[in-house]
Amino acid sequence: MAKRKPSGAVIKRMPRYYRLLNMMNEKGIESVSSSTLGDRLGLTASQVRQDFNCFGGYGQQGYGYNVKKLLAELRNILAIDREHTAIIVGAGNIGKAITRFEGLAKENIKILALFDVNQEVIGKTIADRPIYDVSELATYIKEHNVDIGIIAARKSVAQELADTMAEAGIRGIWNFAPLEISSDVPVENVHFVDSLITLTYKMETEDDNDED
Amino acid sequence: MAKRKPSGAVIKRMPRYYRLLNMMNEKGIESVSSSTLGDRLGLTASQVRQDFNCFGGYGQQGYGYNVKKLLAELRNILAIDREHTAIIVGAGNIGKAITRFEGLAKENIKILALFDVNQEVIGKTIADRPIYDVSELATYIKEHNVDIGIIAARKSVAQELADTMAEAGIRGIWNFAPLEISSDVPVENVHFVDSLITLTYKMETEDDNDED
DNA sequence: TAGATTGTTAATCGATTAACAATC
DNA sequence: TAGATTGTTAATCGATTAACAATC
Repeated sequence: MAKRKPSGAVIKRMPRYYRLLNMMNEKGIESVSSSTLGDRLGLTASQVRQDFNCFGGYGQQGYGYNVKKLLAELRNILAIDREHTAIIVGAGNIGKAITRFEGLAKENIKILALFDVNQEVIGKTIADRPIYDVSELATYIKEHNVDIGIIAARKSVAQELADTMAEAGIRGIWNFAPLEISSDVPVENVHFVDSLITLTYKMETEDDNDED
Repeated sequence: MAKRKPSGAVIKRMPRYYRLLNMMNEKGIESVSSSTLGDRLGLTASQVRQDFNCFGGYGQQGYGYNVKKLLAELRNILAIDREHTAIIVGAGNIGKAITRFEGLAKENIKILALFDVNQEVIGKTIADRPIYDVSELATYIKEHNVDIGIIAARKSVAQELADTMAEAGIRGIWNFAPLEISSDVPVENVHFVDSLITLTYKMETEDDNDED
């Protein structure tokens, strides 16, 4: 019985809870309190409880949260208990790294194929996934019912690719190109250069080091 | 003359302004108003002006902001007008992709070397950067005055690596391992699986599509 | 000058924190 | 039962938005 509609800030915290709970589960921890969870993630116990209560009451007074049960709830909320298929456009450094990264399979993401413009790589495979000509992109998406389109191409073609994908029926876009994509379907960006620049900012702005 | 101390939310927006301004500059656009900037990034004009005024008054009434001047200010604020040196721990898929990615050089980030535990890659190079044994990490950092430590290794060793780096005098950590790193130096995380999971959440939660 | 757009103060909105009754 | 910890309401805090005088 969800109460407040989860805000963007809440949603961004869910994967962090999920990651932490997974580690706790691997260590054999059976239950955890909101205050422990908060301590580990730099949040207040109150905030942790508020966050979970956006989706439902998963805890138990005097006991806390059952790790396995909460994990199952989070998997369901985050939709990673179901399989999602994906294709990657761009078989360069980033496309290759994503394809070879085993972590995606753990979250039920299945990479089906890659697409590129470079004739030298078209026809080859990366980690057993075929690389097709990008001209076949729309047809492939329609025929294979692809859920997620991953953009690992140059920024000059990224918006155009997003449009093609959305039109072909893709349901979400994961964008690695350094620009703002606009689309009717949900878009998540991995702007890692932004992240690095944020780091240099922090490094040069440090005044009060909070020792830990 | 800075007014309000920039909050985390403000800082996260600065690289987005920087990216957009760069594109505008490449297109030869000379000046831009806060409302145009806001439109392109999904922010209000008010917010854009508030953001910049955390750092200083870079605009001009009746004219807006000079693109080149604002870019220079942002480069200075974000500290990317100065060179930063970096090393990468982990010469796997992610380490390789970062090393080969040309975008970092544009922001004055210079990757000096990589480190790994795998004897088969130690001694080889990636894009002309040497791969050393991770046992030499602390010595190398001390001798070469490295600014940034990039963690592209397994999560089980990530915290330990961060500790070693910080102790050896690194000034900031860019972490790709899927866990929360704690350190005395600033840490920026690229949790791209979190991002993907956020996408699957959004995909399955879509109720009102806001057409654009 | 008239028009445009900033810098900045005040108002609003939303998110975080505190508090506590409910209950395991 | 006593202790612990949740779910939830109310209070606080901070960030976003609105408004407008200043000025190019």
